[in-house]
Amino acid sequence: MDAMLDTEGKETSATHGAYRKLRELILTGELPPGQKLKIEQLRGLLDTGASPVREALSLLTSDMLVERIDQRGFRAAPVSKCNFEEILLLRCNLEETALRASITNADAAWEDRLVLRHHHMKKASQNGAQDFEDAHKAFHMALLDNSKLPLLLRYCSQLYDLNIRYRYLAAGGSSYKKRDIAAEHQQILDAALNHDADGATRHLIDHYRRTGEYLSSQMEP
Amino acid sequence: MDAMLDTEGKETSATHGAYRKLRELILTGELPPGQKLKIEQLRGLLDTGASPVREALSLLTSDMLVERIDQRGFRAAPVSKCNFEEILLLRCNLEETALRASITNADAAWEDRLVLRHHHMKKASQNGAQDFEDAHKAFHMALLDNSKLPLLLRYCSQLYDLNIRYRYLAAGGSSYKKRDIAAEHQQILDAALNHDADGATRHLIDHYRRTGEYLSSQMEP
DNA sequence: GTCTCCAAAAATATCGATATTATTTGACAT
DNA sequence: ATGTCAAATAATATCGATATTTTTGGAGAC
Repeated sequence: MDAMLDTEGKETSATHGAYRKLRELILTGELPPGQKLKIEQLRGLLDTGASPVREALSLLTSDMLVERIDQRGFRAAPVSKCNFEEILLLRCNLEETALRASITNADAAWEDRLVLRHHHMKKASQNGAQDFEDAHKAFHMALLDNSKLPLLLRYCSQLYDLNIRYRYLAAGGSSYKKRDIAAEHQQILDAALNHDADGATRHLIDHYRRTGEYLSSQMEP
Repeated sequence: MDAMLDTEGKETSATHGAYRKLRELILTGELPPGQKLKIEQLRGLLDTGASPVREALSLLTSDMLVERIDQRGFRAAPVSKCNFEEILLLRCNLEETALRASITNADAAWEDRLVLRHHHMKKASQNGAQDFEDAHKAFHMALLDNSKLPLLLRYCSQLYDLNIRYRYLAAGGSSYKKRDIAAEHQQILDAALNHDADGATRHLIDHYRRTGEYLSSQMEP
């Protein structure tokens, strides 16, 4: 259709492209919680047709980032302290399960992956915030992915994204850097490499609870 | 458009109707695992347009009942013993969390709901299998829904559906009736009404494990 | 006989237009 | 003034048609 300028060359389907962009806009808060998402408006914003936009919104519904109101369109999922606390609770529960399973299955290849992801994350912390966000998620997911439990990983990934949204909303996405998060990551990594399941899960959960308390204190009731 | 014959009168949007029907077809195994889901074919089967079918398939993707292969359409999600065992594991974990929270929040209204759902389930066991299925799910979800944790409930509901699919696939949906399932339900109900969190979760998990072992034994490696 | 490559067929993804449904606006009666 | 109802407006949901991509099938070369 267009001149097929594959300078970017990565997006195959319009639906998938719209999905990625919309997801980003909602996660970062550029499309604020509760906002009505009109098809026409988004069609312009993402310059594509109405069908891809609709499908992207349907997909985001599964990620719980968009709500569909039957016959009345879509809107960005609302936020609440209650919702945030549930996310925190579930993350602690599910990530503990996944991390323990990962350590049970530990092998050299996994340890290599961990070390590598950790290194990349440290390097990325000097680059832009977006680079760090990506590397941070990659490190956390690497901790879990040796569990070989795809459904569980999917849930963890979903909850991770829901959580990061609250970080962006509370403080523009950089507040958590002020704590000494590097040390916390190092502790988790070391425990995992030592196959110390109890220690690793304790550090991981502390890591989440600490961030959680800070964010929770910043929100209205 | 049509003569709007609202004899049925419940389905508002074509998308939602297609979603419900497709979901049913996949859960019961009428559309077997791994099967290619061609738009045209479904368009005929559900007699509606291509757009509602497409959106319904997108929604089912979130339920993990349909897989989307980029640019290559959709297919019914595959099954495997591995996948089944993960579902069982996660259900035990998540439903325990939810049930304990429900009991923590226990009040008279919840207990009434439980008794009622249990009664309806017993009554429905004399009706058709579909009626019983619905009542069975309603009872199990009632056990959990006093947790007031909507995300958790959503995951439990999803996993419940994924599990029931295996029941249909393994034995046409009626095999589990041969065990004395009524007694097991009664035990769970009684423990819940007594606010006995340990007993209730133990009975619930045994209930799942027993069904799980039976189904697992019926599957190829 | 097998492999490669190209053309034909089928299926998907996307667009533009239309019908349907919700929302707003303003006139009228109280 | 205020509340209610109806027409106008806007937005969603759906359809039919087209462009793109994948898959199929078969002709020719080695």
